[in-house]
Amino acid sequence: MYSNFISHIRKYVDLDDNSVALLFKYITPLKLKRKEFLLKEGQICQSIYFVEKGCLRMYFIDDKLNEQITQFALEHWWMADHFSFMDNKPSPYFIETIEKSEILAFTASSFEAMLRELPQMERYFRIVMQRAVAASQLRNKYTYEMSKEEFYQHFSTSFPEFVQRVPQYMIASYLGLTPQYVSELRKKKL
Amino acid sequence: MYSNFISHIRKYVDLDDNSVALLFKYITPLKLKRKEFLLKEGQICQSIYFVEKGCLRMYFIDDKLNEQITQFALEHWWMADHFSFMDNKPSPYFIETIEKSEILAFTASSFEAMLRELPQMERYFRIVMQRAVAASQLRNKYTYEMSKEEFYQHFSTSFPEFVQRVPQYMIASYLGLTPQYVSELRKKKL
DNA sequence: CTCATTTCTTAAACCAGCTTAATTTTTTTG
DNA sequence: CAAAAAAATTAAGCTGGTTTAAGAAATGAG
Repeated sequence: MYSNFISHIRKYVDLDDNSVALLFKYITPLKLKRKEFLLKEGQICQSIYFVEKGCLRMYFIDDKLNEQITQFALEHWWMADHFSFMDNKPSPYFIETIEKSEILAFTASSFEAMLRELPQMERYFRIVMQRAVAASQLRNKYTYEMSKEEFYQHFSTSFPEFVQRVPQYMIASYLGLTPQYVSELRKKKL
Repeated sequence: MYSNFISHIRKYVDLDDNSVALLFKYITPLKLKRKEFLLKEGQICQSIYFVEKGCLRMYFIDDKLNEQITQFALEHWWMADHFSFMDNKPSPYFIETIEKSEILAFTASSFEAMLRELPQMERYFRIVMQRAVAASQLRNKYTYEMSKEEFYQHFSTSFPEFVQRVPQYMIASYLGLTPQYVSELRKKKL
């Protein structure tokens, strides 16, 4: 049960079977169809979400009424608007399933209670968050050094699973490109 | 002693005076002049650095041999190349003082040992890292929704202390602008 | 207080990537 | 399986921000 979740935790900390049982008490499992929402603009991000199976996107509506995608999450990635989650502020984001998905949610209060009962999880999340910071340092570096064309080519060769599972216009949005430009780049490459 | 450091920790976790004394054993304090290096390209980022006083920048050399600044750190900010620090990989970055600075360093091994002796610090760093993720989500959103002109105006009104302390061409680099364009924007605003 | 270095400004030509608009292809749904 | 909706393509014209090249102003080290 929730094997992606447990194996992800055990990659970083020791967690005996007894602790796993305790941990499960704090989780809210969700089964969602395609195009269902975990968060909508104006709401507070009540939970932090682990993708056990499926795929999520986070986006906001920009001033031209486009859906601007800022993040994806595939299996064993975490998703949340952390500012909204931590400080109880209304979020500007939508979080939506791209595919039928199985999600594990910690509400803010269950998250706190779980960390108090299972201090190893404090370590797990410290490591996960530190790796997220590292990943965003790296992505940020790419935006400084690559042209948009290079950024697209780099992304699509580095993460071919996304190109398979996610519509092209969503990848364009995430990379800050117009769908027309991506189309032009693909033509060029053939 | 190290009052910025201690007050920052106590903002997020309880730490009694005895624990503070234990904590100090793991710290390496550094006094640096202007333009001294904590990290150079090709080296492994040996430590995670807390700015007790002064100012740091992180940059890499891009393909046109420009210094591309990716981060600043003022008082009570942390600075590190987290990928290099965590996975012992050579870093592409330089970390350099912009002003005379007082820095507190944890080497990777002292960091680990400290976390084992003082588990409250695991919580402190979980919170600090989670807030860093939140901050990078926000900054990232700005890059999607603002033009470069808006991004500059937003930065210089949100962080006037930087405009005071940091040369204009460094701010331009950090924001991904040419110094010429920033100069043009300033002229326009007067 | 002066020289060398660093930082900032001005201006013109240029281009990567966007906008607009129309058409085609693919996917979804009843 | 047919109609409607969603996604992808094509192409022409345009623009925000860069590049290049000087010169002017500010700063700091001796």
